[in-house]
Amino acid sequence: MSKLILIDGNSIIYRAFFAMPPLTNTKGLHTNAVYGFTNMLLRLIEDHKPTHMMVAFDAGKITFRHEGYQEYKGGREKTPPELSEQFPLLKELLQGFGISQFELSGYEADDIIGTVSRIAEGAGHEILVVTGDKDMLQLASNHVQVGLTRKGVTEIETYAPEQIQERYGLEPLQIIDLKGLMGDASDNIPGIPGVGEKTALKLLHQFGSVEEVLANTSELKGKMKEKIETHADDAVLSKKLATIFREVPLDKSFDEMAFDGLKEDTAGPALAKLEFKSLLERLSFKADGTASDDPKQEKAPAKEIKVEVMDADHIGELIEALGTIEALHVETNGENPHHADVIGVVFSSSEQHYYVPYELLKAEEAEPLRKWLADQDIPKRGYDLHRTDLALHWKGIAFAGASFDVQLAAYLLDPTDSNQSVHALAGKYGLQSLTADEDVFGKGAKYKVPEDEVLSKHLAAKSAAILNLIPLQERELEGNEMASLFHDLEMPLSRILADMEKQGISANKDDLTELGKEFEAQINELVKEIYEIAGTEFNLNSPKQLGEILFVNLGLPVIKKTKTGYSTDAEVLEKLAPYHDIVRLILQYRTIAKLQSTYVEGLLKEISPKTGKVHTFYRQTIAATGRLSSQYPNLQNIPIRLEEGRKIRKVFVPSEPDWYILAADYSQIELRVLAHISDDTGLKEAFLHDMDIHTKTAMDVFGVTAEEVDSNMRRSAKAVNFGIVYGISDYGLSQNLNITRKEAARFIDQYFDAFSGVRRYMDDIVKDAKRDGYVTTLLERRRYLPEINASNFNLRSFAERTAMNTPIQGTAADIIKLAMVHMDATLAEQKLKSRMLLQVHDELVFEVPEDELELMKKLVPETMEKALALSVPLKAEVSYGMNWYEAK
DNA sequence: GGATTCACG
DNA sequence: ACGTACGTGAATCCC
Repeated sequence: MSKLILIDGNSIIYRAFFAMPPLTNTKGLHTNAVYGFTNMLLRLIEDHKPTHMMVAFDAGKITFRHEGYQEYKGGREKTPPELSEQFPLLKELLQGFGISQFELSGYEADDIIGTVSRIAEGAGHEILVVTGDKDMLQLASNHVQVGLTRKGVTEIETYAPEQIQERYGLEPLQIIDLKGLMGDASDNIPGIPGVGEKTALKLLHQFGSVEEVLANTSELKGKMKEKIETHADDAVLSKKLATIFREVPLDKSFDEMAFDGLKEDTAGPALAKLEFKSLLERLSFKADGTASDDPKQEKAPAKEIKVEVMDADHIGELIEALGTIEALHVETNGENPHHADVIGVVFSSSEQHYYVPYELLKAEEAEPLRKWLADQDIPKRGYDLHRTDLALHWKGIAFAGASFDVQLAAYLLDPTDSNQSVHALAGKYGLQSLTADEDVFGKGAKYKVPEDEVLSKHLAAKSAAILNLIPLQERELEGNEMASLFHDLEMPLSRILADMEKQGISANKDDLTELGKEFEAQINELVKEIYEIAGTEFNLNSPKQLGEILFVNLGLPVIKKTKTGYSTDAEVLEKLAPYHDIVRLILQYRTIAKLQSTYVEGLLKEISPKTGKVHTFYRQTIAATGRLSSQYPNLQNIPIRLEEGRKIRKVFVPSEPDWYILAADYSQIELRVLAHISDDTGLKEAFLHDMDIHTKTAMDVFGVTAEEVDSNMRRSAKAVNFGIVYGISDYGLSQNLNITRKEAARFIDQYFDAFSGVRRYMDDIVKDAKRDGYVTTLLERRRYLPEINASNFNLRSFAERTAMNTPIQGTAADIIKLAMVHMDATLAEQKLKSRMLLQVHDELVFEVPEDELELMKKLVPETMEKALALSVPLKAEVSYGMNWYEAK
C-alpha cells in the first residue's frame, strides 16, 4: 500500500532551529536546524516506511492572504540570519536524500500540502502530514493523519479525526472556527480579544461554527457578548485567513514524489558535507559519506522483543539466568517514591526479558531474586534507580549495587531537557519507538494497570530501550569528559541520598501542633483587625480581592501591576505601609499565614505515622545548575531569616535520646569559587586572609579603608556581590538597591575596575558560551545555552547571565556533592553512628550521638573544606544543639 | 492549569 | 531602546 508523507518545511525548520542548541560546521555555517530536521526525517522514514514523500516550502513574502488583509503575519520577528542560511543547506540535503520538494510563489506550504493531500486522498492513498502548526489539523480525515511535533522535533503526535474529537471535541474542519475565534498572535490573526482556547471551545461546543456563534449572540451575555459583537468582522476575517486553500494550481504528479529509501550514493555525501558525523555513523556511512562495508546494527531490522511472564512454577528459569541479566526495570506508580506502588520488575538480557509481577517478587519462590537485588556486589543498570531503591525499600525489599542510571546520565548530558522519560530518550537516540506510558496506563484518575500480557510487553520494550541506551550514553559521557562526574560522583551520591531519605529526620508532632495553635490565634486576631479597618470581610488570600480593597476602596496608590491586575506582593506592601495602618497588618498576616499553611499544616501531613519522621525526596535530575532539589516535603526552604519562622526549626530533633543535631555550612562558597575560576588577584587575596568579603568589596569599590566602610556601603557591596554571582545587570542591581539604573551601572563599573579578573572572567565565559553553545563547571558538568546567540535581546541577555552564574552555582553544587560522598565514606570507614540527614545547598545536617560530638565537630567541616582543592581555601562553620534551631 | 505569592540557598 | 537579577517547591486562588 502507498503511504505519502507531506512535510511543512518552514514550520519544521523553525521548530528545529529553536529546539536545537547552536551548532556550526567547520566553515562557520549554522547547521542546528538542518540537523534537527534530518533527525526527524530519519525517524519518520523508519517509523512509517513511506513510499512517497514531499517537503513543501513557503515561497515569497506576499501570499494571496495579504490581498484581503495587509497585516497578515505582520509584526513577526524577521527570520534570524542564523536560520536563513540553513534553508539552502536543507534543500540540498533533501535532494541528496532523494526527497521531492515543492514551493509556489504566492502560496504557503500548508496550501500546497492541503492541495496534494486532497488529490492524493481522492486517489486512495494514505497520507501523513507533518507540521508544528495546529491549524493543519483541519486537513485530518479517514485517510489523512496530521502529525504535530511535540517538544523538540523528533517526537510527533499523530491526529486522526478521532484524536481531534478526543482532545478538542471538534470535527477537523471546526479547527478553522477555533482559530477564527481565538486568533493567532504569531500570524497576526486577530480573532476576538479575550477569547482563548477555553472560551472558543465552549462557544463551538454550543454553537458549532463562527457563523452560528455570531448569529446567536443574543444567547450570550455580559462582556463576552459585547466583545463578540464588536469583533464579529475580525472573527470572520480570521476564519478566512486560517482556512487552508486546497485548490493550488499544481503540476506535480504523484510519481514525482516517490521515495524508495535513502539514496546511498547521494545521501552519504550530503550528510558528510554538513559534517553530521553521528548521523553518518548511525546510517553506517564512512566519514567521507561513502557506504560502509561493515553495516552497523542500527541498520538491521528491529529486533523482536521476547518477554516471558514469570509465575511461581517457572521462576527457576529466571533464577538460573540471573548471571546473564544486564539491566532491569522496576515499574512504580506514584509521584512520591516513599509511597509508591511497585507494579513489577523486568529483568533483561539482550536476548530475553523476564517479567516478574510484584506479587511474585514478594513470594517465597522469589527469595533468590530478592537476594540478587540486595547484593551490592552485583552491578545494576536501569532507569531512575534512586526511586526504585526507595519504592522497594518501603515494601521490605532491599536494593543495592546501582551502577548505571540512565535517567541520571540523561540529566548530565542535558540537564535542561525536561522530558527525561524512557520514551523521550528512545526517541532522542533514534531507538525503536515506544508506546507512551500514558497510552498504556492512562493518566490521573484513569490510571489502570493493564493485564500482564500487555503490561509485560510494554515494560520489556522499556527495559530493552534502557539497555540499548546505556552504551550510547556511556560513549557520549566519555566524549564530554563527564564519565568521572557520572561514575565517581553522581552515581555514588544517588545511593547516599536514598539512605538519607530512608533515614529521615524526626519531627516533633506535638510541638508543631502547639506552634500551629499560636499561629492560629495570631491569624484570627489579625484577620479581625483587618476586616474591621477595611469595613468589610473578604478573602485575604485572594490577591484580586485584596487589590480591590487597597486600591479601589482605600484609594492607595498603585505601585506595580501584574498581568492580571494589581500587584500586592511584599515589595509593594512595604511601599504602601506609610499610607495606611492596614498594610502592616496585611504583611503580618501574610507572614503568619504562610508559616501556618506551608510549614505547620504542610509538615504535619508529611510526618510519617510509622517513623515519626519526615522523609524528603531529593531530586538529583531537576536543577539546571547541578543542585539538588527537595520534595514531599521540601526541606531546603525551612524558614530561618525571620524569628517567627525560624521557630519551625525547633521541631526537627534527633531520632535517638541524648543525640544532637549538628549542622555545618560553607561560608561564601560561591564567591570563593568565583575567586578560583576568575583567578582575580584581589578576590583571592581577600579569601587567603579570610577577610569579611562584603567589607573588602566596599573598600575596593568605594576606595576607602576598612574603618571608613559604614553599614550602608557594606550593604551596597553585598548586593553587588550577589549581583556578580547571578550574572550582573545594572537593572537588576538598581531594583535590589532601590537606586537608579545609572547609579547601579556606576557601582558595577567601579567593581570591575577593582576586580578586573572578574570582569575578564565574565567576558570570557560569555564568549566561550557563544562559541561552544554551553558552559561547564569545574567538574565538567555541562549546561547548554541555546539562546546565547538569539537575536531577541531578552532571551540573549538571560542566557548571558546564565552563562556567568551556572559555572559558579554549579561548581558550588559539585563541591558539596563531593563533600557528601567523602563524608559518607568516612562515616562508614570509621564505623561512626552519626548520620547525615539533610543537604541544603551549602549546608549539611547530621544527627550525632554524644560520644561522637567532639569528633564530628572537627570531622565535618574538615571534610567539607577538603572536598576540592581550589586556589583559595574553602571554609565551613559548624554548630550543634538539641534541635535544628539551636544548631545555628 | 496558570498566575501570584513567598519560603530557602 | 530593550527590561530580568540565579536556582528551586508549595499553597492558594480562580478560570
